[in-house]
Amino acid sequence: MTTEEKSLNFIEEIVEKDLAESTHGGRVLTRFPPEPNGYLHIGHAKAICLNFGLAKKYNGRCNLRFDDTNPTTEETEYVDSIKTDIQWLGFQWDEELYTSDYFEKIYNFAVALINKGCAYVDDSTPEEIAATKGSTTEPGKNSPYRDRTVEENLRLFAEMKEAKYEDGVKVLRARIDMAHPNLLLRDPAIYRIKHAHHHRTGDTWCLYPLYDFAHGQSDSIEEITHSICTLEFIHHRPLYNWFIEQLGIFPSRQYEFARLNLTYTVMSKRKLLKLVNEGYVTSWDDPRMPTLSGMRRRGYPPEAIRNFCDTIGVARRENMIDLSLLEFCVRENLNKTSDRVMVVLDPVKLIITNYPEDAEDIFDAENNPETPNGTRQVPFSRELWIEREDFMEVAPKKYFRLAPGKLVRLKSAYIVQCEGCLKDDNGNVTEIHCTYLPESKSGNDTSGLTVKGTIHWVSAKHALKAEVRLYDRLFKVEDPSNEEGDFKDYINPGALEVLPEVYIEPFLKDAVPGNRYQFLRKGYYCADKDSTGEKLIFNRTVTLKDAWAKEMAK
RNA sequence: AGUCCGAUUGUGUAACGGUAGCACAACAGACUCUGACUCUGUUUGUCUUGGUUCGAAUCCAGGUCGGACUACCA
Repeated sequence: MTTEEKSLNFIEEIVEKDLAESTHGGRVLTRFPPEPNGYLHIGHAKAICLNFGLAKKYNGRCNLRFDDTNPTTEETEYVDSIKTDIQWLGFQWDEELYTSDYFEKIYNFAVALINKGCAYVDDSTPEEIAATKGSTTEPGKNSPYRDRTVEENLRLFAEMKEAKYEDGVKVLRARIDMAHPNLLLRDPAIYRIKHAHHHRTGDTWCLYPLYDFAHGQSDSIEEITHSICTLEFIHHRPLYNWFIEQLGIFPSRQYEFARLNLTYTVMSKRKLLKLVNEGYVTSWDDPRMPTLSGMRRRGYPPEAIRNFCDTIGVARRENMIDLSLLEFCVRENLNKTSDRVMVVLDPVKLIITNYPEDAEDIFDAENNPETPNGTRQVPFSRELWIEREDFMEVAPKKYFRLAPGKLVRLKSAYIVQCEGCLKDDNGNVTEIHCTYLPESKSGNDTSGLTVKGTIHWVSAKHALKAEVRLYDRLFKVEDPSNEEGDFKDYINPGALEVLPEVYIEPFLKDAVPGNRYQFLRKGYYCADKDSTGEKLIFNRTVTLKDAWAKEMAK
């Protein structure tokens, strides 16, 4: 073991500096703050690994806090899925908290602000507020209600709380500077009236704080030491600090990192919701989705996702990660952990002409050559199913599989020599005929032959049937959000191909949802949640790398 | 246009004033009862112009390019 140190990312550097200077008495407290208005995706995984990882690494704690300040979009279903996904990823929060639990405290913060003359009730319409906001080049204009007295503001704000006004009639604004170059500091709205049922507080409130007056305040209440968010909130930081200063509350500090972008993927919750609602995918956990629930169902192991997040790093520049890196991490994990089985996806019959009609062999096949964990029994007989692509009547020079006169090893069984094939009227191969070499029996080979190719097979008489769902990338282009027109125009129609009947070896009959396998030479597959003892269904997680396919493509 | 961020090979990410390294991808080869895995090797990089310095990817200044911001969303 070398003493090579893993370099720190910029946030770890900040934390270590704070620790060294005892900024918070050696305390590290982070939080993961999802809004319960959608399912978690791989981008969230990066934030989860960062926040929980920091807490773990520096002996700190990490809270799960639901940022539930917008009752019209938030639901309990999302709360539940978020908790499930975080735990599945392998993390456990210290406390489960809700911004809605702080509504009373946050309301009092607003009152304090009014008392300081730092907030006022504005009767302007949303349109009027937008119109007087100014622009990047023009300063904004003061609202005619900006100079109301503290007493009047206090009374009006109390009336807002007492449901005296309809939605949108009044809003509470911070009183900062309508000419500020940062548009967010031009008297931002901090409380709006919303007569809506909240998933936790019910009908207790009819006014709710906005993000800028809820998130930072929650951080302070919890005494979060490092409040980590994505780059788009960078402009909010001055506001975040302004409120802390005005209110004199715990000085949490905000740090921003670049969110994850993945090729051939969209990551915004708005777009993902659209895919679900408009039926482009079947659900949030459709295996084509970049959601954690989708990836789980597809068969991605949580370790692989964590390792991926570790590999991509954390920085402040915009990035676009190759999907192939995620797939590499998935294969790397699955290669070590999943049992090998034989499944024929596109079958053609192979008949061993010199093998007796009624004879059978039972072979012991290795389950996993990478991390040996025993063998399983695989039955063999005269008629087998093999992949159609493993035979060519006229083969190129570097083709190692079956062709008239050529020899291949049937994995874990015998070497066979191809004698020829039968075809139908359209010229399609219907049967391949071979002879086998009895002395080439696997594990006991005295034939002295070495063959270049090994193919997988399933005994026709023992084969079971299953449905297989072949998944591929959801989009045809690397960056669907950056293309002309609607991102949905770039959906890959081949992202799901269903093979209703493939042949599987008997060993698989006990597969239960969530079980992962390597289908030898084909890829990694996972028993779907729809799979039953009656009808087995497998999802393709990811293919194996295929040097031959690459060669053929040239 | 104003403010704020950022810029290291195809993609990410290190190097914290002193040898530009690592991973993925690509390519070539070895090995193989998975054309997988593994192993070996190869190609490609400091946005630009100045300055500071014995020495700059790193510090400073100007430029260029990219991104973000003008929701009663988060």
